[in-house]
Amino acid sequence: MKKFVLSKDDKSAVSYSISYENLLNEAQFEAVTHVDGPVLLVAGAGTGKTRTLIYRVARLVENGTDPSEILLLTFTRRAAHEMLRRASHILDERCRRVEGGTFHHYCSKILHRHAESIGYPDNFTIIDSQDAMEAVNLVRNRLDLPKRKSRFPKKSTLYFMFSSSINRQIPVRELVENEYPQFTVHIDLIEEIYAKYQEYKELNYVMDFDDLLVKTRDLLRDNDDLRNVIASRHRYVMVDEYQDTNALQAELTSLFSSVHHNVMAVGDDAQSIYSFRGADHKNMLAFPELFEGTKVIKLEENYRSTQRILDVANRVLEEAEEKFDKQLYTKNEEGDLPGLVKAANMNDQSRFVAQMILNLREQGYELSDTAVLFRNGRDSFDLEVVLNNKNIPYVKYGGQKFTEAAHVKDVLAHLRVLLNPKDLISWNRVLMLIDGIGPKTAEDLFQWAHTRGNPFEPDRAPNASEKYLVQLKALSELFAKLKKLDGSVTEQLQEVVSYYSVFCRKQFDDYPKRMKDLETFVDISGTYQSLNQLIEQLALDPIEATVIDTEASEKDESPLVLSTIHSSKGLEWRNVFLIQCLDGILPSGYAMDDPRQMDEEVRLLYVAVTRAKENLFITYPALFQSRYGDYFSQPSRFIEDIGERLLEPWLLVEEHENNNLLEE
DNA sequence: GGGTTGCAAACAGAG
DNA sequence: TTTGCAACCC
Repeated sequence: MKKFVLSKDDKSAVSYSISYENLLNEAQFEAVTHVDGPVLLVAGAGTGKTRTLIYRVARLVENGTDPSEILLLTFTRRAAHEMLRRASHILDERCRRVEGGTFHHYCSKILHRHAESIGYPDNFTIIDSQDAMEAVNLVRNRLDLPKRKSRFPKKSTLYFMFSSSINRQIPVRELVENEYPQFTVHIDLIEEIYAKYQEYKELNYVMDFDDLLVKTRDLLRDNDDLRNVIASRHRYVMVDEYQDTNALQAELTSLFSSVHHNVMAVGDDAQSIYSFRGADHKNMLAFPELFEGTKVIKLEENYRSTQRILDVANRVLEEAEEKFDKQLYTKNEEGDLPGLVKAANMNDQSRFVAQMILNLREQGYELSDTAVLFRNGRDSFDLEVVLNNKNIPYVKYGGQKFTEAAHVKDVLAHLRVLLNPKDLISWNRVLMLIDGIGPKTAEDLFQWAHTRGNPFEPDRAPNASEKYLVQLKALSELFAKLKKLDGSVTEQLQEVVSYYSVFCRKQFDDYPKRMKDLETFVDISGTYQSLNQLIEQLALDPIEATVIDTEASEKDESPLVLSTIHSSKGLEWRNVFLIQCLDGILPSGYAMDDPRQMDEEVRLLYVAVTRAKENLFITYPALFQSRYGDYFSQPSRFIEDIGERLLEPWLLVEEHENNNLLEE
């Protein structure tokens, strides 16, 4: 018999349309050309981690991998889109077919497809954290609470406990005992509320964000056949921002890649800033233990920033208790010394930022080359007023979302009810708009309507009071109309907005602005194919509050960016202003009694600083103005002793005292 | 007396 | 802007 030896298909025989060697440095190239087996890519800020991921996608596709066999998990949907857009740009449109999004997105997709396996109908709806807290509140109020003996956790604390317990995989009891000793006396009640909350969600066909992860994990863990089917599709799994994943997401990563074992995690432990969501940067260190045979690749050369910006960044990291084995370096030019700007008060700080941005624009920078970063969403309010006065267009990332505003939630509640009539929280919202209906009547109406079988005619309730019967009738008519309009999201939304306008006027002083928001919302709703899709997308990917404003105004100039530091992760700008850099804000006052949280505040400052490519200004006001009085404030303890050699002090001087606006 | 509404205090970060 | 609580209404 003759033997013929089949040789392995030689990858080098593929001729690539991209010259990877020339476009990447050695470590990047190694990561990009890695094919089989687990890899941990430890990539410092600005070292080209996104670039590496994009080129790896392109490379795998060029190798002949079907794009849909690549699973790319990112921190936001925006990040996923941006990466695939860039990958398509360097290679071709095939890259758009890569599977991906956030963990929550992808899990939601799986769950909708296999809803029946977990005892849910496929029209289950996703509730955001506000609604989840309402549900916790609801089940809490059904129990007899201890009356004023000792303090009981409020709904947001309860929800936070439950969520931490899940994301960090620690039992509620243990978590309360260790981290909330003041509530240990109520431990049995807390556990009971937790159980009732789980029950509530199952009975009402809703899932919170954590359920998306947990139920997917359970589904794959307990159903080997299904796990095999799903994991077989993922020849390559890539997880971005791995330092901000939690225990549950690590488990999911392992399940997703359990057939082919080709998983690449990318992250930077020095940029871990999401521990409040249960993330643990030690996940990164644990990666090689979880995935046997992991190859570790490090990216250390920074391409983003000037050396002087990196000097500040490196110095900031020294403030952390837990040391990092990390010194960023670059071959970029030295650049200007970053500035430390002390303003007399908040408004001077805003004026400085606005004027400096205009100066930079005159020097040839686009507005969108500049970002203003801050610790809390509200820290930019004063600046926003100044920018509006000066007609400087901006977008704001982070902070209050459009979909979280009360008037938008009200409108959406009507649609949610239509989609999932068992969604009690939304029903309550809808019914309680009506005069004379509070939480109790709302729930009674809900119970009555559901035992009777037609929830959309609450006006038929036998014991409904005259006082609100007329309004209940109007509500029933609205639902009748909405059902007729089935299939046309825009028309349905328009109908709800018309119905709602009366309530909007009654409820809010600034109803003209709110109604305008809603009209814009109607205008852009055409992009959603179905009601289901609209509700789901808005929950998983809420619209930034300013997107609506920007949509309404002319977009003739790409706008300035305002962003919380958290939302600035992964992004970069030529000029960065970090404002309100005050002790008590960054670091946050909440973090001060916990060294681990304080370290995270250091990393937060590190993330802010490393967003800058060319110019960095850190500003703070000497006078902190809050609603309840002004007081003198101190600059952040992390920057106070950085020293003038690294951070140049700036003094603001008024024009009439000296002809220059700014003196150095 | 239960339920609703008006009032006084606290206030992060995000999928 | 939201959350728990007290006064107020049916």
